[in-house]
Amino acid sequence: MRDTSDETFELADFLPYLLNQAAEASGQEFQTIYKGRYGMLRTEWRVLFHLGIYGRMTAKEIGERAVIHKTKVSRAVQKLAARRFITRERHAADRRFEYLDLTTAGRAAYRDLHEVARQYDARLTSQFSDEETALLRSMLKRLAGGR
Amino acid sequence: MRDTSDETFELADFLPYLLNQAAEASGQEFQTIYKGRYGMLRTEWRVLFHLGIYGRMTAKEIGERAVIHKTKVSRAVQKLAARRFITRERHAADRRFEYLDLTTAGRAAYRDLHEVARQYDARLTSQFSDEETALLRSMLKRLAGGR
DNA sequence: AGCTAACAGTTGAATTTGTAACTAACAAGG
DNA sequence: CCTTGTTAGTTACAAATTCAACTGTTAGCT
Repeated sequence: MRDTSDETFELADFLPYLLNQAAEASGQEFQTIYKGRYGMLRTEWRVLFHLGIYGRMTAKEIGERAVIHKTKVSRAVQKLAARRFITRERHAADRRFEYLDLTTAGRAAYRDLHEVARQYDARLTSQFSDEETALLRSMLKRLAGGR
Repeated sequence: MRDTSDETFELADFLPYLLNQAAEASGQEFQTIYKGRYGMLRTEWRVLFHLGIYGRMTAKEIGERAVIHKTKVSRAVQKLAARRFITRERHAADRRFEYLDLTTAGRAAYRDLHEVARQYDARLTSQFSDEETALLRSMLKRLAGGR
């Protein structure tokens, strides 16, 4: 039984582990803001952002773009609608689809959180050079894409 | 009311979001292996790896190193002990501490998963140059460190 | 029209996680 | 010794997530 393992391969070098640690650490502070300010869960601010950035769309589209399971999206939509952050409207021609839109309150919350996110992102990346940051983003996108 | 937002700042550029997408996508395949092969949860393979790499230690030390809450560690330790992957031994001098060790079966599972992780990591990073990969890891470590 | 399959979204039960309170063990000052 | 405080780890309960089955709707075939 040959030992093929590279002695230098540690847990802290395992990319999925590292990515997870970085994601959790970097998301922590932002979480306290959207949770504290609006009582939102992660899926909820994501749905909010999707509607704020891309405009009217269905739950299915959001789930596909963000790779979130439909039951999670469904429950996030219910909470956001209950809090009057979004409206739901059945598509007349095909009543299976439900189009989601931000209300005025939802748009205000989105703008607020978007600005927080922008500043927070700027602070996170300020420790790196622009080239490093650009490379990081492109590598992460490749890893996220799974293609 | 001035609009301070940079029009190009999208959800897909927000670092915590990107990190999360990359972490989830990259962890997916490895998850099916440790889950399918050993019925383990994420915290469980992490505990297993900590003991495999660093040797005998307490639940508290594992929690500190991996930034996992003590209740999660506690439950992972219980499951791993129930499956005879680890042994638990009270420290004689201070009976609050409990030292954890891998059993033979635990060591075998660790070696197996370690090798899978090593190969998987190599495959993930093969799409980047060595310099890019090194930079990615160092940036992720900085982001994870929270310092 | 009538049947079957596919689709968008929802719901319920089981699993997992988070929060807070808890037990057991030790330490240090009086 | 005997409080008071701290520490390692556990447990109970609530909240969130997952998985599978479900409803209502449309499309395509015959």
